[in-house]
Amino acid sequence: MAIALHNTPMNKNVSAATASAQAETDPPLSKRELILHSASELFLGSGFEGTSMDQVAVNAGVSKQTVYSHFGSKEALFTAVIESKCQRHAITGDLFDINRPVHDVLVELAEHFTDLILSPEAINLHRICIAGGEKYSQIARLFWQAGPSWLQREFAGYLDKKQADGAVNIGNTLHAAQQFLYMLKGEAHLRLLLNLEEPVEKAALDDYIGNCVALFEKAYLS
Amino acid sequence: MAIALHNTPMNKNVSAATASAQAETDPPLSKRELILHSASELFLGSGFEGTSMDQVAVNAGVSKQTVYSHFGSKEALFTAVIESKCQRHAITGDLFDINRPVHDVLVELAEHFTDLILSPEAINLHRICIAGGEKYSQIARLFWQAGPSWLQREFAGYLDKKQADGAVNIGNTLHAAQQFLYMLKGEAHLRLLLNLEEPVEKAALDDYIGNCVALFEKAYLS
DNA sequence: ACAAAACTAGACTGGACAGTCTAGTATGGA
DNA sequence: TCCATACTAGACTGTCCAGTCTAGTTTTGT
Repeated sequence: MAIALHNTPMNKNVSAATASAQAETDPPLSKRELILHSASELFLGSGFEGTSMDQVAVNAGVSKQTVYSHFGSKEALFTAVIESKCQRHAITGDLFDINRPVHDVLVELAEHFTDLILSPEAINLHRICIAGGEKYSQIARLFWQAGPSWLQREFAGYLDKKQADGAVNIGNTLHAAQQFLYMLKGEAHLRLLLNLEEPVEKAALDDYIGNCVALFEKAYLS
Repeated sequence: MAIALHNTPMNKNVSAATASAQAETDPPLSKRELILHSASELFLGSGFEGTSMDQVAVNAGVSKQTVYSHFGSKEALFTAVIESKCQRHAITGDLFDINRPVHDVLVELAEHFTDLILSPEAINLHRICIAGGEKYSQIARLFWQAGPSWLQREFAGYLDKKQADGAVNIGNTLHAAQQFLYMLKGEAHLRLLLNLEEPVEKAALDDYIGNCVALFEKAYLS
């Protein structure tokens, strides 16, 4: 679940853990990684405008000049952060194993998918990509391709194969995949994006998810 | 369709149309309205941080001091703008007429709903409410109640009545309403929010909408 | 041991912008 | 006619911040 981190160590490691809460991890992080971590927290938490380069430097336990020598500008740093967050998700290919029964796949997909997209990190990333707007449209595109677009295709591919087996009966498998995924995303996701208190409770969410699987099966299972 | 404007004329009218593109409308707008219009454009187009009070003043054809005498601060102006945009939608109650057949209501709802939420103004409003984050959580709440929450309830209420008639067979009508609405929102909406080029084409969208109605009916119609 | 490269602390520049202040100009009611 | 209110133009203050510069310190490879 959550989102995998990009790892491109381009610099030697650094001896002392100068950073804030760097609790004796085995390989001490390079300055570059410290900065990237710090910037991730801040950008995802407060957005692009809401984060200053001084904060990034202090939070990383590093001088401002060092930040600029690793990442030429605020925009470059921002882009690097978002790219690092957009690395492929943990929903791996073995979920869509052609040999598994449709029901099992739907249930597991529904659970993993909701776990993934409701995680605070994913919500923040989503928020940032939406707020980007005109500027940084390439960031939104990155997110789009690594996230929604990729999963839809994977799922639709699975449905195609099951259709060939005669296990399901679907007019347009891509549409079906979209219907299922967007239906699941629904309420809980929007509430988190909007930062409403009263998020959907776990029990209610599970109930809703169950209903979605049932709806899908009733309409599309052969 | 789109979103209705708030009208609270609290000031006398003004003789000349000082504003930018004020094409000879019948009742000349009060300064307050000019400012509100100007601020709407700018806030919705460039966000809160991306808009300066000087821009608002110039764009409204009004002095900065006048802006401040009508709206005490930038935040107050922002709140006023969002509130004015969150006035009830044009999806009116007569859509959910208990005497109409379910199929007709679904089709009409689907069309009006997608029209509404895909309009540039609605997309911008949505974007702003999401970007708000911690701050302005009351704005997100406003949007939530006037928008998604309200429509869900209306639709679920209609389904309840149809259930009593025996026209549909649904376990949880609120969940069903959510499923239908979020499914419809899906792809096209997300692409616009993310500002991707290649929006969904009209024909593809209509096709998708048709599939959603069909899915819903196959699973829930008695 | 030495030089190059990485890093630090902090001062500094320049621009953007919220909000205030001043001084003066229309306007409309009493 | 006079006064209060709304308005205008624009200067001004204080703050925040991206990005640069300086001068000195540490690290690292050879």
